[in-house]
Amino acid sequence: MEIQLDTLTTPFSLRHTLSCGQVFRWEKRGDWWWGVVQGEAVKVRQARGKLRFQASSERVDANFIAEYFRLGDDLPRILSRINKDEHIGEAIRAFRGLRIVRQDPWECLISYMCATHANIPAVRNMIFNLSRRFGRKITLDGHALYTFPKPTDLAGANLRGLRRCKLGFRAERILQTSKMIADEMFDLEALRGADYEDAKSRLMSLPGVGQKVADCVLLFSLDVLEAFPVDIWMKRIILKLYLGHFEQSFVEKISGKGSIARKDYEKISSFGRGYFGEYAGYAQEYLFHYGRSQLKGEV
DNA sequence: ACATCCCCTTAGCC
DNA sequence: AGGCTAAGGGGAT
Repeated sequence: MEIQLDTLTTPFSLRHTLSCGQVFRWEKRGDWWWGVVQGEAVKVRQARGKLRFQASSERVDANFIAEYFRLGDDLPRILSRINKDEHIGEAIRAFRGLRIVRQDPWECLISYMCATHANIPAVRNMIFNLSRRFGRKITLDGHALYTFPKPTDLAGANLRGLRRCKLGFRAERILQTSKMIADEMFDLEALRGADYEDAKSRLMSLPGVGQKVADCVLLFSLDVLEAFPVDIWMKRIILKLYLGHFEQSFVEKISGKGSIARKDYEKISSFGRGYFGEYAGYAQEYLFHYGRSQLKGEV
């Protein structure tokens, strides 16, 4: 099946969207990107203005794909809203068509808990290990893929099994959080449409979920496009491109290496939301990808 | 209440 | 090649 895209009204770049670091489960093999979405194996490619896809089930139709890639977002309008200066302007020029993916909240939550103090290749490995060990095997065109485990699958696991997935110190946190979700002590879907601060603090009541993970879950899975996650890369980008928006003493304070203190996180994140506005999350993602591609080697 | 320090597993990276 | 770091969180001081 395929979706016809108009470059002007519906700009979309599959490559930028899947390689910018927001999703961990896609892999490029030849001309196609292979992934697993909502328990279905999917392969996608983009060529000559068309988005073509095949999947393990009929329920993966054009609407399913459009929902996942947020093709309904008015990207030209969003980009014009966040295009506040030359730096973000350059990021937009470089990666126009990058869209926030609408991930499953549960999978997104565990994925970004895995991303705690880990680099992207390591996170990909953890998620692949979890899926192979606790997920379900599905095939598409003879290729084997594994669905992401359900909350009950991980809640029923033991620490040793999780540690074999290379989760390290994250294993205990992920087990506890999985139990809370599986036992319906915590309802992720209930956060959809909730007030930003409220939804964030409720997420942070989960073990292993701090400000950063909460912001990522809100942005990447619960449609809170104002969320502005701050990781070590965003700190670098702020120091390089936006230091003029902060006091000298603050710039010096966060210039040292290491993770970001709780209050410093809040200062940077609220700057992002205030400066870029209601679509700050999109600005964050363009800057994140741009920063990683430009600043690599400078670090 | 607030800030700072330190530890947490593992593997990718230089 | 081995030390440092990684889409951070939590607990102690």
